[in-house]
Amino acid sequence: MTGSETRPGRQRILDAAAAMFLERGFRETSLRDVAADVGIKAGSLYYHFGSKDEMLAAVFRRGMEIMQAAFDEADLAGSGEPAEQRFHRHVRAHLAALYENGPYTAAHVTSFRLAPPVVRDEILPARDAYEARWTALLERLVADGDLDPAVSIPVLRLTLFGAMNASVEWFDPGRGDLDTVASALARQVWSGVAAGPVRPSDVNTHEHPPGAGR
Amino acid sequence: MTGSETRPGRQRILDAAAAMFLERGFRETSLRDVAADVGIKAGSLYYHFGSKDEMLAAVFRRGMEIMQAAFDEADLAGSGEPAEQRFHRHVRAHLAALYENGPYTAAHVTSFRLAPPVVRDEILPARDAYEARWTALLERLVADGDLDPAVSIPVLRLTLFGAMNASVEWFDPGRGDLDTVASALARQVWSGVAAGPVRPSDVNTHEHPPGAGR
DNA sequence: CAACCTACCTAACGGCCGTTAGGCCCACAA
DNA sequence: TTGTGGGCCTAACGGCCGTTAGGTAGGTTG
Repeated sequence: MTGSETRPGRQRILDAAAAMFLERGFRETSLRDVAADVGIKAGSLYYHFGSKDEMLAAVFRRGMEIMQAAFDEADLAGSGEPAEQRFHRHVRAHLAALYENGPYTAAHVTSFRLAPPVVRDEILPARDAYEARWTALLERLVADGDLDPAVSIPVLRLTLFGAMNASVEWFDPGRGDLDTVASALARQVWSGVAAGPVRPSDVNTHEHPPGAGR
Repeated sequence: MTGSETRPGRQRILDAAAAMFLERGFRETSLRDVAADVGIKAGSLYYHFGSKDEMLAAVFRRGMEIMQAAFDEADLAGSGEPAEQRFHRHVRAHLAALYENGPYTAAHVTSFRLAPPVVRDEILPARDAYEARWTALLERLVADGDLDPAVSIPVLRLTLFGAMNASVEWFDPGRGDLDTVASALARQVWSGVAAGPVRPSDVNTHEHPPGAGR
């Protein structure tokens, strides 16, 4: 599902770059670091990429592709389901995109803010398109009478994104279970956290947090 | 030109540094930039600070002080209030800390992730202390029967922080109203977003999103 | 065989960075 | 008047950075 022109060496470099951009940051990762990680020299990177910015843009694009694919899949699988389940499915899909298929999506989320303006501008349309799909999803939920019309959809989308994306700073996919987090987050957002005077479905007995680690 | 012009040297430098760390990032802000902003030369900064890292640590410390003070105030003012109001008050206080008293808190939130390990380690205890206060707050709400015991407090705290802190990327305090955002967010988290079959208190007539601007 | 292409290397260039040493100016105290 | 020290400047240092030019080994193709 990658682009058609991806060469073998190029993919390895991109993997390493995305991983290092994610955990160290774009600016604090040198091309010599990336090159050493894949066992070549810095200058050789320029056979595959025109510049460091171009590498970052490639990481961002791949990240967006993964997110879009995840949304697609959730859209298809949840087409006939009740609203809450569909919502939960999309939350899980977004979180899964952050931790599966490599560090591209997570790197996108963490590095976009400080990315060079040229790179930001190039990727912005793709980001807007993804946001628009979420907006459309939430608007349909309102239209169907499943989501409270008093809720501001922009604020909901932005804070939901904030909550989901912030997980890259505390969730460790190796130590925690993604489904647990996704369920907890989706239920929290959907039903709120207040103790209802009457709350029938208390079957779940979750207690503590999944992915620890700082 | 970010710095104001009448305060003593160190404070003015810190203001400028915090503002630039916030909007450009720590690594991509040079000391020559900071110095130029306050009208001096780069070398002169070393009369006030021992290193660039020390400047960042000072920004972080000030950011934490502001957050702690905001929490204090909310704690005092909300001591006798019902749970939902107290929760809302603390959400508002945290958001206010991000946008009042200068860019220190916001800079802390955005720059901490990529801060040099030495700086991170120095500031971590203060961050943990602030987190602990929120955990205690939420635990009391559960103990008082106001917050759903099935909700995972760590996940709630982390996602709530994520939602609130992410606002620095879309909320413009000059264009939007903080109270509106705080109310929307607090209500969203507290009561959820699902359209209840019966939802009594629909007195509020909020409309659309506050701070736009990309 | 020769020609060519792919994937890398070596070596260096200019530039910006954090940081430092030493000097200068001026308000103010004695 | 002569210190004294706070606040800033100049000039430079070494270092790491992104980037480039030119070269080379090995495989493929005619």
